[in-house]
Amino acid sequence: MSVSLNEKFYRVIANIPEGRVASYGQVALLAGRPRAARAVGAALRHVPAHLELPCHRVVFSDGSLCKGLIFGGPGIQEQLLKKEGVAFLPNGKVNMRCCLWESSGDFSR
DNA sequence: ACTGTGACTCTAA
DNA sequence: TTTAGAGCCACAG
Repeated sequence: MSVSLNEKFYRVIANIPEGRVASYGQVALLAGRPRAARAVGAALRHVPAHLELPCHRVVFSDGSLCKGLIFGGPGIQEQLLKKEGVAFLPNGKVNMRCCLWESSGDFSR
């Protein structure tokens, strides 16, 4: 099956469990392109809202969130993550230590 | 085929 | 610790 990497990124993100977060690099890695973190972000930017894609569970490798260029507005992503049980640090970043998604699936194909 | 753009990541200072 | 620069990949025009 030949699908655009872009679509593959969507699949990976769609598989992120609730209360868990993944970095862009993580998504790219699972998609088979460990260096395509930027492509992931660029792709998400074009994601239609009707796909139910949990893009709010995708954060930077350091646990920080996007600067406000998200679906509804600034702070929305943080609110959603907190609501799902994601632990946040006092500095406003996600606790990657405990909430980083440990995927063991095969999204590379 | 080439260039520009982007919600990225890493290393160095 | 924070800031700056370079590298990376996919997509659209």
